[in-house]
Amino acid sequence: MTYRFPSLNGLKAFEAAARHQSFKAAAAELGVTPGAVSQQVKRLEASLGISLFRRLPQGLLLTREGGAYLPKVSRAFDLLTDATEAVAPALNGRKLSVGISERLIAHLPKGWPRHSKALDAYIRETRISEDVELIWSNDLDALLLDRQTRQANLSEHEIVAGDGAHAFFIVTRYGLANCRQTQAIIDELSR
Amino acid sequence: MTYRFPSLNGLKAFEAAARHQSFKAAAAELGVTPGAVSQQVKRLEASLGISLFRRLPQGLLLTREGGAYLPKVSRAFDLLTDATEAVAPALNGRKLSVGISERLIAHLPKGWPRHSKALDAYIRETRISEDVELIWSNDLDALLLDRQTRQANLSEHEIVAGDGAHAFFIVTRYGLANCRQTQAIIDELSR
DNA sequence: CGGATAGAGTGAGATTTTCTATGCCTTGCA
DNA sequence: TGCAAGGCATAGAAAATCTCACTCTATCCG
Repeated sequence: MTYRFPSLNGLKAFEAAARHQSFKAAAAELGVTPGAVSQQVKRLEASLGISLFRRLPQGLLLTREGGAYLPKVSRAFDLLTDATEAVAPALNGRKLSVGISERLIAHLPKGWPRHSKALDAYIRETRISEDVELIWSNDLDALLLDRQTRQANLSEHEIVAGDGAHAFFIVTRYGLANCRQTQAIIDELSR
Repeated sequence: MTYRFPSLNGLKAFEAAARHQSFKAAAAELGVTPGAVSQQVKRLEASLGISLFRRLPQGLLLTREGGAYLPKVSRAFDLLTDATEAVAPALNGRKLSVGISERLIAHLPKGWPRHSKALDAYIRETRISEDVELIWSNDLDALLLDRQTRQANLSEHEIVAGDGAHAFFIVTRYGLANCRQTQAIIDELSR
């Protein structure tokens, strides 16, 4: 058995663009420029031999084929996400050690994370740091940053504060990207 | 909604290595060197934060986590393959135009593809060529080669002849990689 | 025991892929 | 008409990935 399908980056770009009906919005989600998304989608269309979007001056419109493709691709991504979550390193309820960017502190809820009962169950300690190396060395489980850094081979997820005034980014190994502990932090900061 | 999972190349390497229980065999399937597979898997393990294989001198052994991950990843790849097949360009039963490498002719079944009733229904014409450009320009639907060429953004699938004496490679757009017509060619050459 | 073989790991450098930066074109709207 | 937005093209920069050459360990034989 050998599987045959086009490049994942292309599929990711397509999936995000289709969901947002916009290259620009997709680019923002993926943390790249709209041009990159445009190129990825174009390559994908070429490699499939069909066109997935109609480009209108007002924006994008999925073609019939694109519309049929989207839900299936999304479903596959769901599976990968779930599978990845399931093999997360056995934390066994261990609390996380979280690094926080100096610049971020002013924008965090007052007394964070102490004031939050919810997070008490998930965070062991916080430290001032933006050093990704501490993740690789297992000194930190997660890093809260104030801007996107696009670390290779690490999950970086945007968190938009409830008031919309700030955006945070949480960096972890993929194995921890979807676990209960990480999710709790995201939920808490999203309010 | 935004999906979070590690690089597809890493997952592909893992999936193939796990299936074969060997980096070497996986490398052959993927058309790269064993070193590349080793690096991919290592990166994947690092980015998940767990180890997927135990490396023994005799070969590989999936860890518990690796064993749990494999079937789910395979399933996701299945979905992507199916989805890709389903959006294949509407051939509507159209027959394919196939390019054949000069060097290959001697190794094809005698009188191929004429003598095969099965292929009559799927092949319109064959032409001597190894020019991938003819695929991009839609002059050809598929190309039969005698060696791997690793074309970017095209599906390249190995076909091992029934007698095991020869290997062919069929190159198409991904949209045509799994369609009935292509499958018929693969089946016919595999006997 | 000694040599040959087989599979996996490493690191440097080459190659390929992907991204950014710019500028252009079209449309919609004040 | 002037301007903002969205998408597109292309060249060059940046990053990811692969190959190559070599090492290490274990196994298989004679």
